[in-house]
Amino acid sequence: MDTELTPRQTFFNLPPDKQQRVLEAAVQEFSERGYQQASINTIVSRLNIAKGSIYQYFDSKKSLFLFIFNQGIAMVRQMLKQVKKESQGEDFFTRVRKSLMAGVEFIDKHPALYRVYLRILFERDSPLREDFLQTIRLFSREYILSLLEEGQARGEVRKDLDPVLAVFILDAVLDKFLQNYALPYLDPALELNEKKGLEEKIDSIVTMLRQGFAAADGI
Amino acid sequence: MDTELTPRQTFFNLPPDKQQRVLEAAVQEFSERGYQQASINTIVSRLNIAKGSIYQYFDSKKSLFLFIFNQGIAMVRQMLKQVKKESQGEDFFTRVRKSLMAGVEFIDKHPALYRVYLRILFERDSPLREDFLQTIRLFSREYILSLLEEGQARGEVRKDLDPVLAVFILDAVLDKFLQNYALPYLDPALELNEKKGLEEKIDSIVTMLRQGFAAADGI
DNA sequence: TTTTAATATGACCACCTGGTCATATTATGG
DNA sequence: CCATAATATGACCAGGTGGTCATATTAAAA
Repeated sequence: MDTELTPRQTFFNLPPDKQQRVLEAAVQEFSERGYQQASINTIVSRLNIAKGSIYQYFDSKKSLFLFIFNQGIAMVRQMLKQVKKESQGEDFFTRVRKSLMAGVEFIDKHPALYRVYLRILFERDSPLREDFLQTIRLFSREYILSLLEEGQARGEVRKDLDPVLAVFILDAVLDKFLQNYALPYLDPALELNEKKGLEEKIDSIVTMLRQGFAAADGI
Repeated sequence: MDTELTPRQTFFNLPPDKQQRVLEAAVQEFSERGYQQASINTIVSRLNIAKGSIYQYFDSKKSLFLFIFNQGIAMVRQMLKQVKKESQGEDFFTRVRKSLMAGVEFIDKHPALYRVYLRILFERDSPLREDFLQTIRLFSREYILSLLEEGQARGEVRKDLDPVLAVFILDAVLDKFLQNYALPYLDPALELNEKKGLEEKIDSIVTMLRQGFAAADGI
């Protein structure tokens, strides 16, 4: 229970490229099998190192996992911060569109890392799972909320929307879109595995959210 | 590989209440631990029957799981069919609202079964997972699509919407809402664990989808 | 009651898991 | 070259898994 949550010094003494190889192999395994089913044996075997070695780097499977996941959270956080900064002053719906596209880009860069997140979402026994999810949820919601409030202040967004529910809808659509992008088999009809037409689909989705589903006169 | 996918005759010879007890215990275990981590040992131990017995009823863990999941799919299918029938002729947005409320009711009646579905969503190694998900996805999408098309024909829904993307948005919001209802810790701010105010929240969400996020003049 | 068929049982099997540790190998610095 | 510290190694451990099967128990038929 009182395992260290950070790698051991030995890990940091490793040549940087070996550090990276180790982390990549672990991310790969966690993304393929989830936390519980991920096998230390498989990881070390793929790395061609002895089993004992990985326990020189990390105290436990849990500690290895936590280090990876924390790194991932930090990366997402930084990414959102940058999108927000770069789009400052732009229209609300443009910012939503850009946030979605940034998410797509993130998954392109770190597909396995994103799949680890998807795994943990519904795996009851990942360590500190609820803490992690609340952390992610919290800053994801707060990010969207801040965009929304700026949009309302600028008069681009209806002011009578319940912020919690509006954020819920946006978050749901964004999150599901990225899930489908990462795992295209979830909804083959969307054809999100095809790069072509991706931006147009994002545009359409944001437009629908903007103007709603109800028929205006004569449409 | 060539295991039977149905229970053995012995299972059907069992008194109906024992059949149900066995299935309930299995659903419970699968919902708590997912497919791979679910333990036959735990199931038989909770049922106070010998391990060998459950292998008189089912050929394998896989066969037990498949039987349960197929049953669940059939139940959802029937539920949606009924909602569609009962709401025939009503306004599109009313039908969406009623579908969502039917989903909430379903989860109230079969919470563990719904959690099994959530587990399978992101567990790569559940048997026939992709087949199941495609089946579920397909009839879920087709259900929403049929409502949408009727709504467009009646002039209640914009006719310039891309059906695939419109269905995606509706499906995303409905699915996420039910996920959050089943697992309230996912987004505590929604307070979906409180029965009070649930209908109002559903109303608000449907209203937002209807009229969109963009500010009309003076709002 | 006797025979036969159906069902229940749990010790047992091979296999895999995360983790340990005494030992071997390599690097470092005097 | 030697001594010491750091790192790498893999046989080994206890504990869990899905699944089997000879045997015991119960039910049905004769």
